[in-house]
Amino acid sequence: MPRTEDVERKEQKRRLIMQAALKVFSKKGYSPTALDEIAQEAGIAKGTLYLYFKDKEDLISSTLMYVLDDLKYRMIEAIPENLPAVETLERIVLFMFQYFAENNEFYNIYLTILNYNLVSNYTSLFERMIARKKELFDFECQLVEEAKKQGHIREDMATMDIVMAFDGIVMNVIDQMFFHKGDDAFDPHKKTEMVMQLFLEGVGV
Amino acid sequence: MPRTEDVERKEQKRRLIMQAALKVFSKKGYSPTALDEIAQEAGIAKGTLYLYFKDKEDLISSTLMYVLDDLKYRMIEAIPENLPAVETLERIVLFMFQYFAENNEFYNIYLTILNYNLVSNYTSLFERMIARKKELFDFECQLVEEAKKQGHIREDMATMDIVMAFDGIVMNVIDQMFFHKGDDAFDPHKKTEMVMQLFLEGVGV
Amino acid sequence: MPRTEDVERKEQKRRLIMQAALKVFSKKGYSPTALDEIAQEAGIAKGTLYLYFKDKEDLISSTLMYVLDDLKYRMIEAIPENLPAVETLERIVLFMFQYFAENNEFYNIYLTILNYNLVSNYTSLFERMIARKKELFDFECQLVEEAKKQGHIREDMATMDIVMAFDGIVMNVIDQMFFHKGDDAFDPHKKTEMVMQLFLEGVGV
Amino acid sequence: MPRTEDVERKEQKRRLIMQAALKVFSKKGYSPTALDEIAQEAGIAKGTLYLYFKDKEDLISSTLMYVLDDLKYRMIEAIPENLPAVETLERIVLFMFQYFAENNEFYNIYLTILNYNLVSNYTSLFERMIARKKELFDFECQLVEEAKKQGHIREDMATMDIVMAFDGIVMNVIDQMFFHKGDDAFDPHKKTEMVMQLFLEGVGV
DNA sequence: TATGAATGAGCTTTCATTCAT
DNA sequence: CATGAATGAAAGCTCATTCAT
Repeated sequence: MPRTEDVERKEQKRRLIMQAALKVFSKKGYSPTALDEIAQEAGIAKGTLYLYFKDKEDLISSTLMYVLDDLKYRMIEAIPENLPAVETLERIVLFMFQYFAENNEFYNIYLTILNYNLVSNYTSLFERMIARKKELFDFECQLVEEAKKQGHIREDMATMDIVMAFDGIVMNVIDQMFFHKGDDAFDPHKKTEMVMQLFLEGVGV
Repeated sequence: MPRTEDVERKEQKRRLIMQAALKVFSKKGYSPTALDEIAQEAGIAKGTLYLYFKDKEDLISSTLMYVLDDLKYRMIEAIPENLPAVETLERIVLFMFQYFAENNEFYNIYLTILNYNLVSNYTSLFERMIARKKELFDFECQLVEEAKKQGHIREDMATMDIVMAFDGIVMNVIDQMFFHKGDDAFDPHKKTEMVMQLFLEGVGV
Repeated sequence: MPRTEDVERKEQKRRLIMQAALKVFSKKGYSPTALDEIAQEAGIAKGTLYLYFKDKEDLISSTLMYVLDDLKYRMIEAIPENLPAVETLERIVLFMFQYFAENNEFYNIYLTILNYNLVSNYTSLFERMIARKKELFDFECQLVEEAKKQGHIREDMATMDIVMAFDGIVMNVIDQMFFHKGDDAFDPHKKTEMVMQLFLEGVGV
Repeated sequence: MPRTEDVERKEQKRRLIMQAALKVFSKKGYSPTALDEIAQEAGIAKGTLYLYFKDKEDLISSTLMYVLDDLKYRMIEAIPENLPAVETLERIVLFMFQYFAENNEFYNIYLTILNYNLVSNYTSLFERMIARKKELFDFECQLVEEAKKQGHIREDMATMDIVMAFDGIVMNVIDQMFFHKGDDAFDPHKKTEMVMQLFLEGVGV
């Protein structure tokens, strides 16, 4: 009974399907995507999907979780520990730019999450997804607090407001990157530098 | 042949329908919304929709245009001319906060636009929508350039980057407002002050 | 607003569909019947079924109720009031033989009810159906009690047992009628006479 | 080559599967039962079913045959030979009551046969099933004829009609037993006595 | 102009059957 | 022999769109 092997193979196939799902969902959104297309993209029969996922809802939820897990895992890998808090924030920006620049689809699916919010009636899986999103937010809050203590960020401003602004700037830059894709080459390092400068110094004279 | 009256009446009914559509689309998103629901919300028969709109696609597109037009119209009304550029930017922030706080649905439909991006295959109507979005962007760019000349905004930073950050901050604050709705009362004036301070001075020490 | 007409027309179409459903369900049973077939039999599109019935379950339930209502209605019409109880019982037998002989399909659907018992998880509609069935049973019990008082049926035997036997004989004769259909002509009057004789006198010497 | 052993083992497993099938089919009916459930009930893999039965149709047919064979076998065992015909009939009644009271599932599957009638397109297996049913009928006919000769049953009534009534009474009593299960304890001996009395003496005064 | 009954293409989901292991 | 992953045909159901009234 080579059970561990079987489990592993099954998990691998699940991933294969989720990658196909990611591709299609991110191109067309949730509702307009037919499971036929995902099956075709994955090179399997439609019925096979149901051996790995309970239903369409489960498939998108799992896929979203998969993306967020991947994002988190790679972020942890990409960012060294024990950096000064502000530098860690800078690394986050850089990482996000690089990650989404390379994973076109991940950003679209990220937007899908937002819209999915409307559709879904708060499944437990959806709540887990929100939790993942909040994790990053909380981590950034911690960093900002640390940076305040270290004298790098002003203390007369609510931490949550700061993080909100930070996330807003980063996400909008990524958004524009996709929207105007092709205009110029998008240089993650330069953009990061710009964002941090803007974020720390402000645009005022 | 009282043509003008007829045209006006027709236009009025179109608006009535679009308001119903706005309500339903913003609650459920595009695909999951059945035209039945919109017809019911508008108090008309399903077939009647097709007298005013070519198809479902046309209905959502028109509704989105309607929303953006309304936004633009009210913004023009709300913001006095001949203010210093930076103050105009501040008025924009305040207006956006007030507008979306009052028009819950308009924000959701705004997100729908993003996702709609995925759905639609770049209809001409969709492009008009994008154009509307760009109008505001361009206006803000002008303001920033003016503010640079007036010595209120630093000149060593690309105007587009500045506007991008500005929009990102504003939109994210609104996003959080809806996400955490109910937490505290959302005070548009205070939030505006905070955003402008953050935007102009930065968060660094 | 000719509402009554509309309601009537709608009711008429419902009946039309139920008659088609009756035909197909009685031929193939519940599960194996595809709604496509019923739609085709009724000469309408599949989707139209859903304008008149909530789902497949509702369609069979309604059809069964329709059959039982029809049976009841016709039985009431066919059997004169104020007959001696035993004669009324005889009329019931005759009616059942004639009714099912003419309405081939009604018997098969009647059997479907039995099997439906297994499938269904006791919907409220199903319970109403059972209630209909019990009505006839109760009526027969009343008749037997009356006949006892009138000195036509022995009093040393439980009424329910008598009715049970009565129904058993009648239904089995009908069953055989369909099973051996074609053998000889089935003569309802003669069979009725036989059944009553057997029922009243027994087969013993 | 221990062939006989193998054959026996195979036969034993067939029976195991049929018992599982009996359980599930009798609970849910033919079509709604998934082979998955039967495999699970039997503790084997789905594919294994196909090593013992050609297809689903073959499985139900074989199971039904198995039930009827079992019924027949046990009846033969339960009923002594050389009894007076009328007493043999009484023994049949008693046996049926006891058998079905103990084998709840067998009655439900018996009903399934009826409905199966509708489903099946008269497979040869189905015909064999009918033949089994007819065997009992014929046996009862013989008994009645004998009883007539022995002066226990009147001769002015068609044998087939008598048997039909007999079966009808018996089956309906069993039917009621299941339908009102739980009401009172069902006493096979008392019920048998009642049925025979009613059958022989009739209900008339 | 307005209606809403009717349509049927297209969706999600199930499940009998097959076959490589 | 036994398995259970994979298949894909077929089912129930939805809904954008049409059209007779």
